[in-house]
Amino acid sequence: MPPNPPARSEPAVTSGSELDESVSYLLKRAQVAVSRELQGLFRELDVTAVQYSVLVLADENPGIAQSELAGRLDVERPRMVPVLDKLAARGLAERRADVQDGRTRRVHLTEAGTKLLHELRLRLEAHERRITEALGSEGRDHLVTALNRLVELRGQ
Amino acid sequence: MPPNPPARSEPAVTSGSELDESVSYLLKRAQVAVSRELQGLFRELDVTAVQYSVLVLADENPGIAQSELAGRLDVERPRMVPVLDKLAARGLAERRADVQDGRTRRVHLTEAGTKLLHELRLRLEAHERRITEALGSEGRDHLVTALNRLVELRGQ
DNA sequence: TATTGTTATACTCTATAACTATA
DNA sequence: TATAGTTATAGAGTATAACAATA
Repeated sequence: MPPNPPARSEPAVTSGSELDESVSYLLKRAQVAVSRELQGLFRELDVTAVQYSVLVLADENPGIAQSELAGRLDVERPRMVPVLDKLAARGLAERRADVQDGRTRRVHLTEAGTKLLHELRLRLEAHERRITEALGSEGRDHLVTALNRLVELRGQ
Repeated sequence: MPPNPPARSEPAVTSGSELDESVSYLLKRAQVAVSRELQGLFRELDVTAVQYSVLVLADENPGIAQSELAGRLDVERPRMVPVLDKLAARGLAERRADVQDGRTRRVHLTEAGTKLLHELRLRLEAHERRITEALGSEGRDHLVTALNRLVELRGQ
């Protein structure tokens, strides 16, 4: 049979939906687009965005507790377990028992973790540079301000 | 045993991470915060964000094909199946066979779907109004512009 | 009693491959 | 052959409840 002519039994979908006026919708679309690109940059190092965040926080706060990580990253406590398992199995981070409180385990980067984090930072910087080029320096600043306000919006 | 004094075996985590300077990270945090609030508004009507998007697109484009929905929403084709199954099971949308192409099934809202969409729109409007109040009218416009650029960033 | 880390469970989402029926 | 919808599967994320050890 011949390749279909442009005849349609229904009107073609053109473009321009009310969805494109919704901040919620655009935020999701933009987040997916940006995180897909970032995943691509981190993939060959086998690091996810959450793992990267943990590495940064552990580097900035040596000995940070798992519950503190969960709170900072706004994820549930159980979520931290497999994330730290993976980092520990790869020798990038260590869990050490707290001297004073036997319940908490404190997270430290290993030398290998610090070294990998350096490479990851370089890749993230390149990624952020692309974003800044797309938005302009002032546009980027406006965006960061707006996003911070939205994060704080929670809790009314 | 007594409630713990503020003594710590490790430095306390204060605040202000380099993560808060990353657009990728803030985008994720803001998206989570905003979508949690929206989920709360839609929950009692048992509608997810994706289902809402499908209802809107089907309302704006009666007879839109499933593959068109997937393309517009930037999700994989298989993802549409359970979404439409749910909407169809609730009598909110219908899949009708295309007259000219037996492969494609075209999506139409039912009267109940149109009615529910009206209520959902009201709730989304209230949600977006809160966002506008938090950002200011011009701040919101800036944000929408920036997010649209980030969505287009994909594909370089 | 309350908290930290953990286990377990269920549900959603993402990503692929492959099947079917149509073209 | 190519495409639309579907099925199946595996992996990741989210959300809860509950448990052991500890406070």
